[in-house]
Formats: sequence, C-alpha cells, structure tokens
Amino acid sequence: MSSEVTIPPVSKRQATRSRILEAASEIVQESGANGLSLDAVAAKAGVSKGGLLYHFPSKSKLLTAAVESFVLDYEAQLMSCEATHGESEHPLSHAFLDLFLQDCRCNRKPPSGILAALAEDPSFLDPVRQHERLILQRLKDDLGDADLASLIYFTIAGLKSSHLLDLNVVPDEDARRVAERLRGLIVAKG
Amino acid sequence: MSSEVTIPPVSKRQATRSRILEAASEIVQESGANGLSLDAVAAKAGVSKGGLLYHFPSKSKLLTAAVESFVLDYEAQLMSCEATHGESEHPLSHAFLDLFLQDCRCNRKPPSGILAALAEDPSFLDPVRQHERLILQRLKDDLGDADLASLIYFTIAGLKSSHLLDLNVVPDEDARRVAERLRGLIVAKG
DNA sequence: CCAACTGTACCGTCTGGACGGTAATGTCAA
DNA sequence: TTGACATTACCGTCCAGACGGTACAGTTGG
Repeated sequence: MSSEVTIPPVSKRQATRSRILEAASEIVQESGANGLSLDAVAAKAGVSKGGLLYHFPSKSKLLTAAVESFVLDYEAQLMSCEATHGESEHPLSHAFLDLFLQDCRCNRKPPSGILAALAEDPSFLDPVRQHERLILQRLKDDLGDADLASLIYFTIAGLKSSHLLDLNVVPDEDARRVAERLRGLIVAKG
Repeated sequence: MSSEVTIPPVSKRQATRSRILEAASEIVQESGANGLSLDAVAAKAGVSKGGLLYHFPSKSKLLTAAVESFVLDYEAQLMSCEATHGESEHPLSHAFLDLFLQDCRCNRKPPSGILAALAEDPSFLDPVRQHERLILQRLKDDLGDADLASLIYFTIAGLKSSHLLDLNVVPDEDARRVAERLRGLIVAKG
C-alpha cells in the first residue's frame, strides 16, 4: 500500500533538509552569522559538503529556504492556534499571544536563520517584511482597533527581538507576564 | 605640562574614527553584515586600508568600537533628554519616549554596526545586553510600576527592532502614534 | 618633528562551489 | 525473473578568489 499512517509525512529528503536547516540555525546562535559556512553546516548536520549542496545547491538557496520555512512554520502555527479560538472574539489576537507564550514555555530557540539571511543580504528578508506587515494588518482587522493592535504587535515584537538578539533583558517569566497583560487589554476591549 | 591627553573632543583623529564607523554602518545597511570587509570600509570612508588599520588595528576592534559608541551615544542622548524634564514626574520615561520620537523625526539611521558585531561574534553584544537591562531597571524605578515599564520598554524595543531589521512594518508616523499612546499611559499613571 | 595618513606588495587561511564519484533504491521491458 | 537503466541521496577533493592582517616606505599638514 502506498498510504501510510505515519502522521509526519516526512520523506527522507525532508528530514535531512530540516536537519540541515536546524544545524544552520544552531551555528548562527553559537558563533554568529559569520560562522555559518557550508563546511560548518555540513559537519553539524552530519552530512558531507557534497550532500549539503545536493539539498541546497548554493548558500543563497539555503538561506532562502531558512527564511521561507520560518515564515511558513509561523503561519501554520498561528492558524493552528487560531482554530482553538473558534467562536470567541478576536481569535487571531488571542492566537498571536498564545503562540508567543507557547514559544516561551517550550524554550523555543530563536529563528537565527533570519539573522544569517540578513547578514548575507538584507533583501533575503523580503518575505518576512511582507508577512509581518500582513500580520499587523490582520491584527488590526481582528481587533477593530488599530492602535491597540499596533501596541500588541510591537510589544510582542520587542520581546521577540530581545530573544532573537539574545539580549536576555528579562527572564521568560516576565515576558509571559507582559504578554498576559496584553491579553487583558484584548479582553477589556470586549 | 599640558599632560592632558584626552581633552580635545573634536580632534582630527575622532573625526576620522567616526567617519569610519559611519561608513561601516552604511555598508551593513546596504549589503548586510557579510559585506563589511576592511577594504569596503576603507573605500567607503575615503581612507586607505593602512589608514583604517591605523585607527582600528583589527576588525574586532572596529566592531567593539561600534558597539561601544552606540551605547555611549544613546546614553548621552538619554541623559540630555532627561535633563529637559527636570521637575516633572517620571523624567526618564518621558526622555525614553522623547529620544525614540526624536530618532523617528530626524530619520536616524539604525545602528547597523550592532548587526555586524552580532554577525561576527554574539559576545560582542555584551555591553548592549548590560545596558538594556539597566535601562529597563531604570524605567521601572522611574515609574514605580514594573509592568508598565516593561510594556513601554518592549513596545519601543519592537519599534526599534523593526527599524533595525528594516522590516518597514509601519510608516514612521504610525510609530510615533504608538509612542504617543505610551506617553498617555505614563501621564494617566500620574 | 610627528601624527595622520597613503600606497603597494604580500601572505596564509577560509570559503563557496564545481565536479566526479558511489551506493542504494526504484522502474520497467522482455 | 531478470537484466538494464534511472533516480535519489549522498561523499570527498580541488580550486580560484576573497579576506584579514602585516610590513614598510613615502607624504603632508600643522
């Protein structure tokens, strides 16, 4: 039979690709974007350089894929969170906060591939720019209050950037308190 | 006699150094941190490579200086803004917002040297980490409301990160609206 | 005089990526 | 059933060029 029950429909190809992407992200976290050489990625991912280039035929392709997978993953998770708020008011805004809190709780690593892409060429971030603009617009629509949406969006953006740049300004617990306070603003709005 | 070595604040030395630092920042903005080679910086700053290495004997020193000058400049400007709020309540918090708005209005370029330092080695950002933690603590002390201080700090951090990463999520005008709304929260607190 | 450069030549290392293999797993016609 | 070929998923080596940095002799404004 050709149809399996395996929930993760991950082909070997996809498995290796995500292993490589994750390895790249770890290298950037540990050594900075300049430490992201193809050799380093290959070594960390446990493939040869040739194998790496088989999956990502150039460094640009690797970075493009990293950015794309970040945007796609985020969007999928946001949709998934939104689905749990089916009938309530402002489902997207709640989902937006849920997702942040979820990332906090399970100590999600920052999307360091973004930093590597930015270091290589700022235009790699175009999909992120587009996506972020859209997110803010959707939050505004969801809340019917552009100012509140902006406040929520940028506060979370601040918390995320602190994580991305590893600034460690506050412990995770404090970040969660801030996010919960934002939720209070949504609820108060009604 | 005249053993004072550090008195002249605007020596030719300092002028060239800041021209170099600014050139570096521009390169990072335009081409990403990977484009920041010593040759490129020298060319952009209008000095020879030898001249560049005369001022910054290694790339590390250049990046260290970029980070340091960012922290020092910010701190000086924040103090200057705070001085204008001498007798009012929560002078630091107002100054914090003033400074952000000021940067918005005069289209201040993002501190891209920070990105280059991060790309080279994340530990270069240690002075920034320390400084940011201190700023948040001072905001908390100034407001006597840790939650509000965190909200203000991270919202501004979000706006700044959007600028730093050149995400262009909102036009400057909207950023100003958000900041002014935060000021409303300070005033309401009394 | 000397700080503040310029200019040129050079060196060792690293890096992206091209390239030529290879082994395992299909696919399919006879 | 089998032999022939195709595709997938890699491996390991080599190389041209870029880069950080050194060295050093010369120049110029103050």
